[in-house]
Amino acid sequence: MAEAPKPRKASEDSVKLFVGQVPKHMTEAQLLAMFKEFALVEEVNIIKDKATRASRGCCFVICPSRQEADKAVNACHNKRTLPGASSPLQVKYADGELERLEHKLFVGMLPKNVSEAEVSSLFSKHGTIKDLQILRGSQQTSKGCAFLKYETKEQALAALEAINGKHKMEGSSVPLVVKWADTEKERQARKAQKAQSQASNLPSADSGQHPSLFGALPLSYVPPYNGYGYQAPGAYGLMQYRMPPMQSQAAFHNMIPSVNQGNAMRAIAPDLARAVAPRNYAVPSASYVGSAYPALPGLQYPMAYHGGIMSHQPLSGSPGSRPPTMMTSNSPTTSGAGASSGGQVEGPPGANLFIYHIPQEFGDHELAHAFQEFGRVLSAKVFVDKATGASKCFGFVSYDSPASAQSAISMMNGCQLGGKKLKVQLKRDNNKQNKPY
DNA sequence: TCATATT
Repeated sequence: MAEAPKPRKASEDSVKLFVGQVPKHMTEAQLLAMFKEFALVEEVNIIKDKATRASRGCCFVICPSRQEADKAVNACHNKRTLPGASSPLQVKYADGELERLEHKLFVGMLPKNVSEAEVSSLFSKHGTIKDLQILRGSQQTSKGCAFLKYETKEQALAALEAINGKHKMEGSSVPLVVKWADTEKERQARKAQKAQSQASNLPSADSGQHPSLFGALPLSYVPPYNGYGYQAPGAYGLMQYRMPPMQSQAAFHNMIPSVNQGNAMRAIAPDLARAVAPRNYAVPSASYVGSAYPALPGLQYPMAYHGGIMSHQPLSGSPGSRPPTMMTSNSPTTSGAGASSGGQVEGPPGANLFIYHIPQEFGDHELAHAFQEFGRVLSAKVFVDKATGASKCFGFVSYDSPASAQSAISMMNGCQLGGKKLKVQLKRDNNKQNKPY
């Protein structure tokens, strides 16, 4: 029972949790004390805005084990609301944690006729297989790849090193590819990228011709995704367009050895591999980009609010008076207005609208513009799909007075804008119980 | 069809 207190070091067993709905004024010490009521916690790190160092309203919590992490999740997620927050704590495994803990492997270049049993017998030499699944299409036909979980990371690593690029299955001329399975985030990055290349309206005679290649090849051609938002597409999607099929395949095969090397490195020293891999792949792809793509499609123009919103002040008596603060964005040019970092500005109760059927092409700015004639718009936000950047066609507009909101509802609800009729109603009330002054 | 966020 006497357990020596472990040094506070993020070990391999430690689990990182992401926590949302953290009031921005809370300190790491306060959060640590709070979470310690429910689980062993090694560390709390508030996530801060890079530029301003202000809290972004979320943090990481490091627990010494999965068991402790689960305790924190079960006790807190959606269960407690911190004073000052508008909704309950969001507590979940940080991006990539689950994948890391599950030590899940991807196996590629499997001959299509190989069965689970055959894969299993090969891989069980290196450990106990907990889960194995060959990916199959509609007719149960193999996609030539599989996911596989061992009981321990050591076993997975042993299999990866022994088999990747070295073992050919009977009747196959190419060796198996074994790599760590992509994280959810990497998958999303790839999805977004795919959507992006398909959205670009190039003549695409070559698009979508090599689905099996996508399934079977090691997927880390796509540079590991750093941070979030939209990044330059990796090699994949663009090369599909840039190169004739034969050349394209040759290039892929040529890249396999270096990819394998990258994966081996990741197994040994993940950070090093991550630092190195993107360089290798980004360089060749960049030249393709430069030759044919004038600019990356799909990027929203940078936040640009001022003109439309602030110049139009129907309720403002004197033009010389300080304009209403438009705090939707963190525009660096907003001077001394105390723009809140990150959050949407909400108006008083009854002054906030929920709007549906916003035309697809509308961004925040267009939304604000469409609603500015009814009052002072404090903020306007169109929601976009995180992966594709496409509008979800709904959003919020906040005024500084309920009368403006009512006026907007009566004028704009049911109004045909673009193809569809707008639905404009009061935003659902988020019970803000405690507002300190 | 009613809110984000991942050092």
